[in-house]
Order: sequence, then C-alpha cells, then structure tokens
Amino acid sequence: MNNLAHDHNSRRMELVLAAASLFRDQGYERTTVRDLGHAVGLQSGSLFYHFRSKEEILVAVMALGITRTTEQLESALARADTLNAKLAALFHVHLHSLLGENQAALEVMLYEWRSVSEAARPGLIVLRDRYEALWQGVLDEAAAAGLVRSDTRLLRRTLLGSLHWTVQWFHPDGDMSVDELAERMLALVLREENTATR
Amino acid sequence: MNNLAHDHNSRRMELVLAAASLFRDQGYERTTVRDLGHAVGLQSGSLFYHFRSKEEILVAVMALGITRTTEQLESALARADTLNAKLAALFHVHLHSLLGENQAALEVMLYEWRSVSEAARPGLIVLRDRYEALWQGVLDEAAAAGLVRSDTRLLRRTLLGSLHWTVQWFHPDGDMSVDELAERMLALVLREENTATR
DNA sequence: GTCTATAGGTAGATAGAC
DNA sequence: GTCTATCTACCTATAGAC
Repeated sequence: MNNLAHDHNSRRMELVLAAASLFRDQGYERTTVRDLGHAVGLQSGSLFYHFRSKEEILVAVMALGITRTTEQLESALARADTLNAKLAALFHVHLHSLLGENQAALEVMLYEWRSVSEAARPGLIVLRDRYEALWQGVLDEAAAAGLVRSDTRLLRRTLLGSLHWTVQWFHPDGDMSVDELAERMLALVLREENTATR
Repeated sequence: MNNLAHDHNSRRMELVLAAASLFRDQGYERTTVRDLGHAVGLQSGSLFYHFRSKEEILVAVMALGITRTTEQLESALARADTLNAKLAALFHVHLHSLLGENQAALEVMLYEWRSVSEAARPGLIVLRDRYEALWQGVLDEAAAAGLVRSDTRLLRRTLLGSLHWTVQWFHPDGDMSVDELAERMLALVLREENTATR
C-alpha cells in the first residue's frame, strides 16, 4: 500500500483531519503549526513528533482526500449495474466527497497544489491519475454506448473542472441537496436522445 | 469609475502586472514584498509609497483581471452579429484572458480569493457579478433560441468552472491552441441539433 | 508522547535621510 | 519617489526535561 496516506495511528489521523479543515478554511500558508496544535490540544512543538514538517501534514491531507474518494468511487462503480448508474456514481461520489461533511481533504488537494514541493508531487500525481483513470474508463464506455459526446478526454477535464468549482458557490444548507446537484449536472452532459430513457 | 482597478499611474500599473505574475506562480502568501520590489527594481520599503499594504496590491491585481476581461467581453459581444458568435465570444474571451500572455491577473482572482479580507470582498464581488451577468444574458438568449440546455444558471456555473480549471492542465505551447480549445469546449455544450448549422 | 523554552530566520510595515 | 535601516511580530523547527 501507499504510505503517503495514513497509518491508522489514530493521533496522526486526528491531526490530518483537523489540518484538512484548517487548510481548507484558511489556506495552508496562513495556517500555523500553532493553529494545528491548538486544534488537537497539543503544543506546536509536539506536532513534530508525528510529522517531520508542516508540509508532510499537507501531503498526508491530500493523499487522504484523493485515496478516500478513489475508494468510494471504486466501490460505487462495483455496485452499479448499468452504464447510466456508473455515470451517476461519478457525479455523486465526487460531489459528496467535495461538499459532504468532514471531507475537506479533497478540496485541499485541489486548491493547495502550489504549496506542495516538487519532491512530493509525483507520489500525489500517481494517486490523482488512478482516480481520473476511473473517470476515463466510464466515460469511454458511455461514449461508445452513445450516452455522452465522444470527445471523452476533454469531456473528463471539463466535467472535473465543473465539479471542482462547486465548492466556490454551492452551499449544502441551501435549497438544493448534493444529490440533486449531482443529478442536474449529469443531466447537462447526457446526450439528449438518451435523457428520456434513463 | 471604480478606483479598485488602476489609476493609469504607470509605476503602480507596472507593479500590479509584476505582482500578478508572481502571485499566480508562487501564490500570494509565498510572495514577499521583497520579491515584489525586486521584480520592479525597488526596495521593499518603497512599495509602501504606492500601496498601503500588500493586500492592497492583491486587490488591485484582482480588480484589474476581472475588469479587463469584462471590457474585452463587452466589446467582443458588441462585435458579434449572431447568437452563435456571442456564445463563441464567451469562450474565446475567457480562455484568452486566462491562458493568454501576461494575463495572470484573472487567474489570481480565481485562485487567491481566500487571501482577500472580508473588508475588500464586496467591491470585487460587484465586479465579478457584472462579468457573470454578461454570461447569463447570452446563455438565456441562447436557451430561448434552443441552442443550449435551459438550465442556464447551473449551466453558467458549470461552464465557468470548466473554463477556470483549464489553467490546471492546459499548456499553451502544446499541440492545441487556445482558440481550438475554445471551439471544442463550446461544441461540448451546444445542443446537437444545432451543431451542424453553426 | 507531550511539555517548555527558544533558536534562527523572515515576514510586513515604518521612519527619516536624500 | 526611493533608499537605508530597522522595528516588532511571528514563523517552522529543535533540544532536552519529564
């Protein structure tokens, strides 16, 4: 397995989860090790028993965000029996991971990339590519079946961009639920001769 | 007029343009006032003759990015004689502003929002809303004419998200040009009975 | 494992000379 | 307008006691 993500050492995990929220809300650079310590009831110096550096915490947050989402998508796809269900799973899993409770980690992955050192990027890119490969596979199947447009590589990037951006405007406590958002976004991309038969 | 953006004081403008590039490449927080001074051949202390704080520079960069893009879209829409041409203008102007040469300012607006103080946000939101209103108007017209799906508010957010995300993967020196990207992204969203007649 | 204390560095901003 | 010099504050990370 990949050691970037998480030992199930609970102190470490507690810290990663707290860091995810802080990094999402304030940004990585503005969050100090004192903030991180305070969030889990430790002095700032004590953090460095668990992590060698602040950046190592950032990388752990990102790895958690993307691996969890990948796992959730894998299991949702395994449960989906039709191609339409698989397409729906892409949207539902991604949006729940991004907008659901305590899921700040994926958002940090998307929006704090610039703070990751060159040395740490390759390991994270592997994880990201694995996730995007799941998307690509489903979109290719769907295009072959005529459900979506055939320009699937651009379609994948376009759709992921749309979904990523929801964090900037969607309010989970508003009048639209995450599931409804997923359905409506999916409807925008399905080719119309197929929308009736879903 | 809006004083957030730019007096045409050239020293100030030179600084804002240099700051846009640095903020885009390194992020606002990682860019120091010493970096900014160095980029324009000034000592760090001298910056504060032109701006009261580092954040004021950030706000000026963002205001420049969004107002310039708005102006470019307004003039492109004024030149467009068909509805299809207006739709195309939305994509072309946005992508050129985001991906073209020396246009870092808009990207900073999109990706450094968290570093803007609460006090400075309302003024920028007004500028952003003006830009998005142009989009909404064209999309509503296009939906009425049957060119795009009718869920135009969600469509606007979806499309802008897709476009914003291009900065994360598009390389202007690759095999696809910005104009070609704009055309292909537009093709993904046009309703199919209309794509032949463009 | 967590604490206290602090090293060592750099940040944004100011003051006054020119 | 720009420079030099510097203030104050805060940052990440370490050392050694418990």
